[in-house]
Amino acid sequence: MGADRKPFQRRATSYDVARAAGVAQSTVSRCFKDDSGISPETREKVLRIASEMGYARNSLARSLITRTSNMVGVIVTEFTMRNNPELVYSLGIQLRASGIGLILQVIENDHAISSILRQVLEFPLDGLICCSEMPPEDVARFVSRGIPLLFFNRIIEAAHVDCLALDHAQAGRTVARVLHEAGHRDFACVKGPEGAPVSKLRADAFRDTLKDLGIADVPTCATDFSYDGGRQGFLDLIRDRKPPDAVFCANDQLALGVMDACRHDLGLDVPGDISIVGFDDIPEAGRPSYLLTTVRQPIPDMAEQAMRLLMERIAAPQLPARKMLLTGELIRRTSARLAPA
Amino acid sequence: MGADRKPFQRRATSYDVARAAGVAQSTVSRCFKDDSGISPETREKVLRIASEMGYARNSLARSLITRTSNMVGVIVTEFTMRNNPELVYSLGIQLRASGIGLILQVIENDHAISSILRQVLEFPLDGLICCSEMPPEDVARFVSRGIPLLFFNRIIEAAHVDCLALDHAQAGRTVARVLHEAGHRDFACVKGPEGAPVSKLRADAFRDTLKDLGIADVPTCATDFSYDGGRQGFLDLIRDRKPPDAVFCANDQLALGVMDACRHDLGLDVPGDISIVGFDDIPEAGRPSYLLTTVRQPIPDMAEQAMRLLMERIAAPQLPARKMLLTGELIRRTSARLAPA
DNA sequence: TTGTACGCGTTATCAA
DNA sequence: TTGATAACGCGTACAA
Repeated sequence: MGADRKPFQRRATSYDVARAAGVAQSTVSRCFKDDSGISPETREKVLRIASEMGYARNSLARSLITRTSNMVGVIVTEFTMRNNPELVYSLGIQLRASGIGLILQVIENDHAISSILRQVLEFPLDGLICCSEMPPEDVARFVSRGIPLLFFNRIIEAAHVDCLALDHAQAGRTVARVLHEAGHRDFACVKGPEGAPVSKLRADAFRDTLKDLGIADVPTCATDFSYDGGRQGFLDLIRDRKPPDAVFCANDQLALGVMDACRHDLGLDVPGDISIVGFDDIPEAGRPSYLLTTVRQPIPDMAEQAMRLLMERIAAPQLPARKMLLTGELIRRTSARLAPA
Repeated sequence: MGADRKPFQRRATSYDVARAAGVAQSTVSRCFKDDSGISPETREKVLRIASEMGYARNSLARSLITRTSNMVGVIVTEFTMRNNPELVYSLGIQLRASGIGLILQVIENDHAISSILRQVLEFPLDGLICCSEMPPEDVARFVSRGIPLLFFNRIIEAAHVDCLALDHAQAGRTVARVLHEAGHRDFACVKGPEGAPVSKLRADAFRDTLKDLGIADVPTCATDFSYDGGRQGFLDLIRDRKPPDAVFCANDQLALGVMDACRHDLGLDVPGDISIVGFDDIPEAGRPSYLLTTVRQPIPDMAEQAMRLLMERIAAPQLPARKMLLTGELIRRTSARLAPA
């Protein structure tokens, strides 16, 4: 691929250690396993010599024969990586605690997944956590290889494939309802880019619920999933109309941008003039400058559940597909005027 | 390790494809290479059959024989992962652009590196980007294996080992100087945990420079590298004394916490009553609620340079060791009263 | 252009 | 308890 890169240097092999220790190569191999019947003296001698020679087993060769790479793949979109790194962090910690390696793939957005699939398929992963959409035919390729597959915040219907997600739609409905109950009638919605499934779920549920409540027109803008996107997007959205009295944003970064647009660009009081609700409950949302009312997505818990589901499937690949839907909690701070809980 | 995990299922091999196509296994192998002399008809037929069978090469086996795993390891501390995810993001993008995989290791802090070293050594990486300290004897193990090693924001002296870092000390001196020039005489410093090398470099340079300027007593607190740490740490620090008129924080998260402590807990005006300077220039620092004066650490650029250094060394492992020190830029916003530039 | 045969460094099997 | 030997799946000399 591209430049001609030098191979890694020769390192000591179990064969080298065996020769130095005057034993067979297979004996060396056994000394690095826990149980197998090796006399204490032999083991001690071999391990000592191995250590002196700087020998370390080659996990490539071992994986080849044991058919276990001890690696889990994690596919995340650029957005998750930048704005919700807690997920990768949590997964990293948990995998390490299980002694499993983490191969990270960052893709631009959900559509870009096909560009990395070949590379992912060529490495015999023990499992894959995918935080992106995936075409059914590609899902099938993993399944037919028997690679445990878990979708995070994406719902994919396929045999032997698990999903763990927040119930984004339900949360979107809740936000619409509580804002409406508090007397708001003039709404807007700022969502993420078209093709960001999570944003769509949240925003659609919000708008649909309002429609059921008799509010059909909800000015909406789609922008990139960022602070700047939210700030500029909202300003563009209300250029030709008067500001709404409540805005729902598909995530907290957008919401913080909208809030700053209101306060610093438009001179509006939040929540006096306008209520703002976000989604995720990122750390910044709770800080005194913002105190954003939002729906909490408990990422560390979700990461833990995801790991559990994946480990269970690795242990029992033939388990029926499981869908795990978590309920988001509305965190009431001061950025929105709400009826008492 | 731990639970008994089922191995991955059998997948089609080049041998299976060869038999189905009526050619030799080596022919199949050649069809997946770019150059090697294969007749167009054979290649087409083999690739078609391979595709039908869902065949994908096994990168484990290939790596074993080519002695190139096509994987780069990235070791980051928990702190980097949580508070400066831009680094992992940038590295992920760049590695993917080069067709190289990324094996991520998240460790608690710089001392925890020994706990993952065995696992890292067993996988024949093409290179390793380490954002943590590493004991010299462990550095030597990578070097003796010929694994290209690049330290990011850590300076390690070893033959054939590259380092890329911001000049934290110089930046710390600059901050001390500009604050002093602006007339501040009463300082405080909020730094990260003991054993966070970057924090130490920044804070020590700041304090040493002030000492040279005749200010020996700079109340300092060490706390965890976070917003909450900064906020609470600063409150604790000034419990028994009057607030200083300038605070230097070893990173932006701390600085934002200190700023909120000043404004929301202590009722101080920033920068009227107190100047605050941070470090990193994370996105939040530029937002209107904060407008933090800080030293920019150009993470995307640094990631790019790091990649370049590593790729060069992979191509030429015997290159002499290189140290690349970048100058941080002081970003003048409104959280600190400074003399005009 | 294609086939044969070997080796990468392990673990697993079987015999001793 | 240990040793010889066969896989694992691929890339690559060498021969045809």
